[in-house]
Amino acid sequence: MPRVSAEHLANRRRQILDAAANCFARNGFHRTSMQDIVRESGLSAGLIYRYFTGKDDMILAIVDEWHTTRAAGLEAAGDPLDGYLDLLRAIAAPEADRQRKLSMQAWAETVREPRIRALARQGVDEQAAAFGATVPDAAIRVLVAIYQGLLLQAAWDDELDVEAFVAAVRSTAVTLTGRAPRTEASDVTKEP
Amino acid sequence: MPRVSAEHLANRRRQILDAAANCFARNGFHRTSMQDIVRESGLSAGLIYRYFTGKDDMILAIVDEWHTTRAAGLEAAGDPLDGYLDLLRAIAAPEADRQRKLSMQAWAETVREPRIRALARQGVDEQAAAFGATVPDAAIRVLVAIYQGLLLQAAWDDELDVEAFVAAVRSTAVTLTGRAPRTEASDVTKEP
Amino acid sequence: MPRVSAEHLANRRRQILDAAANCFARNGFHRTSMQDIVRESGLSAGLIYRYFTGKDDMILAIVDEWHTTRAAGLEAAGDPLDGYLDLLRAIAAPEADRQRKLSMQAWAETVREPRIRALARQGVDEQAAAFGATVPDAAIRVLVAIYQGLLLQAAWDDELDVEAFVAAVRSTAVTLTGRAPRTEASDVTKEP
Amino acid sequence: MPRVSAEHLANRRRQILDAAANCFARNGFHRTSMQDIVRESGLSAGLIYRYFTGKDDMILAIVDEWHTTRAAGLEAAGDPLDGYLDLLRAIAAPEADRQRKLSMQAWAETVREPRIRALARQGVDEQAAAFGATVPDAAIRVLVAIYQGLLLQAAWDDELDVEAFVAAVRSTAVTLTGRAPRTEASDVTKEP
DNA sequence: GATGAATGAGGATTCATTCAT
DNA sequence: GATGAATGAATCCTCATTCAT
Repeated sequence: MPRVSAEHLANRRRQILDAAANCFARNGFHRTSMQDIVRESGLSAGLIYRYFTGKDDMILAIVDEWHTTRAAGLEAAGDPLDGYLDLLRAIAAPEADRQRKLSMQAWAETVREPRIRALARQGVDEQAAAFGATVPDAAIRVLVAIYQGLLLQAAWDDELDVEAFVAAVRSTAVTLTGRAPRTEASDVTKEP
Repeated sequence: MPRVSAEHLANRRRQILDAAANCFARNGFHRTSMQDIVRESGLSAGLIYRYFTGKDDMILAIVDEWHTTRAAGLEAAGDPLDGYLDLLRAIAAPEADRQRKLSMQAWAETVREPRIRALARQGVDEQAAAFGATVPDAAIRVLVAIYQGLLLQAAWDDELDVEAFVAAVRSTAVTLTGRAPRTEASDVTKEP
Repeated sequence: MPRVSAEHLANRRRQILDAAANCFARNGFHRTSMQDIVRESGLSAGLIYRYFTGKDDMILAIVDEWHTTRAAGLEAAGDPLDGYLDLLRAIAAPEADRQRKLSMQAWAETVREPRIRALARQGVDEQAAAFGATVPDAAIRVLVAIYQGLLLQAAWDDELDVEAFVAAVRSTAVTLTGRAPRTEASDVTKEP
Repeated sequence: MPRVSAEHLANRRRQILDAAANCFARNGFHRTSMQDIVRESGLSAGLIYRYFTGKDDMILAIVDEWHTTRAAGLEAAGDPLDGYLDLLRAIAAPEADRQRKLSMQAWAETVREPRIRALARQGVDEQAAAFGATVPDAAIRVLVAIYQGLLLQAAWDDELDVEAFVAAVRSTAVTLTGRAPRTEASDVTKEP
């Protein structure tokens, strides 16, 4: 089955990364064996090593991908405050369950893996950049902290009242940043 | 009548837990082997198993101990808001380095270990209880989130401007809780 | 009627064998992976398996080829003693580096591969045959031993004084075989 | 079973090294799996790694031990020429079968393992030192070569006429070294 | 009580070989 | 013919845990 399309390669990579992310979210990086990933992906052990040099490489790829995704999301949002509040809702949404668990694992890895720590710090810096120089650094860091803490709390508690949380943040955020969010109304609206 | 005093037993336990905490903070739970802890503690493998049933047991003991310590600190503080702000400064202090790393590890474990997850949630609830029923739940959760995020950011960045961060939080906290902290002045004061 | 010429096939075989020999000499048979040979040859894995049934087959082919080459050289030389001394110089020459390393690998394989052991023994016998029945078997075996030992020593020591070695052997060989080499002078002459 | 005597440790090491040497001689270094050694030794995998860092470490230990043994034997012999001839007989004896096979394996390793190559060269140098400065270097190297070649030939041929070989070497050796061996008679004597 | 030697299952990774394209 | 993606058994090694001394 040689001479395979670039698309095929990309799909395979996706398939592996997806399987790995599922396993990692379920059991953590270190409780996940390569065999688990092999099983989950439906591929063979050998093939996986043609795409990644090892487990650490896969971890880094997953963290990196998430970093990129989030940065893109941030940039896409017009207003930084709106973008931030959207980010809050997104990370607390039920669909983000896997991502929350992965983030928690990644944070634990920052202790021993400089590249992951670098990405983590970069994430904070990029949020700061999104707000621009007018907002004080400390204020931004508080907002990022809120995001991080929300991620944890949503991971631990399915029934967390996200809208109330976000509403509480909004007033705070306005004070901290000196900016006003797009619309008050939209925030209050619950999902149908 | 035991051969050795209860105090001796407690000291041994302390010694083991301390060695384990050092290793865990340095390399994470899963990159730490029991042999590492044996070495660090200066005790023998067999002895350690007379105090703990295994590695998971030690992890739980460490997390539990920290939970208790923090809860005690919270209770000791007279005013809940003052207590909270002190907690922020404490967790961001250089001396708390080991604790920050341990917390990050513990958070990662919440994914797979219900007892650790339970402790994590309990931590949030206790903070809420400290503030009492007058402060809305969402507001308290935001404050806890800030604490959690600060822990992460301080772990990643030695040069984080903690006082500026705390100052930013205070104004926010006043809004959120409808309370005023004891003294404004004390917060601004840098350590000598 | 084959699609490709017999010459083409022979060239391919040569190409593969050369690549394999390079790898084997560099890292030994067992530290060389098929992938290494694939890389070195510039061909594909699948193609290599159309020429050889596997790694062992290639090892055998290389050993066999060397055996044939040496036997031919021996036959080409007119006088057996001259031929022998030429062989000594040849195996100790810098250009023979790869061959020395391959021979050492082959010798190690004689332990577990009867066909290679058979070739090794045959090499000794052929040398005996070259000298003819007049020279005692033990004497010939001593000469062969010297050849073998020189191969090793030249492999381990770039600066081995080959001419002095050969000179020492010549006097010995004359005694052992009861024959005189062609010319004393030629042996002393260094390469320009 | 803690606090074990130094003797116990030495015996264990011996046990492992013996098992490994058996396996290595039987199948070569690289066809021998650690599991083979585990089986042959009757110990567990984990224990073996308390004595050796890995397979390479065991190989080196075996080569090193042989090097030491042979050097000691050389020193023990009074007359260097007698010592040398004894060495020849010893390496060609049926009991030396395992050692011959190990040496052949070790020689193959000289290609990729500098420490083994160093030991190999050292072996040649020590033989030279045993003869002293009076005998020309080239002559000694020829004698060493004969030893090496005899090792190979005895490994390949059970029925090699060792006494005839040694007898042929003796006359040669006398010429080469300008020395006379202790007794002619003893050399001719066959083992009963 | 205390030790640390011993276990052996489990983990990550490699690699000879095949075969669909 | 030629390719190289895919396989999966086999390998080396680690490590939590036990238990004889």
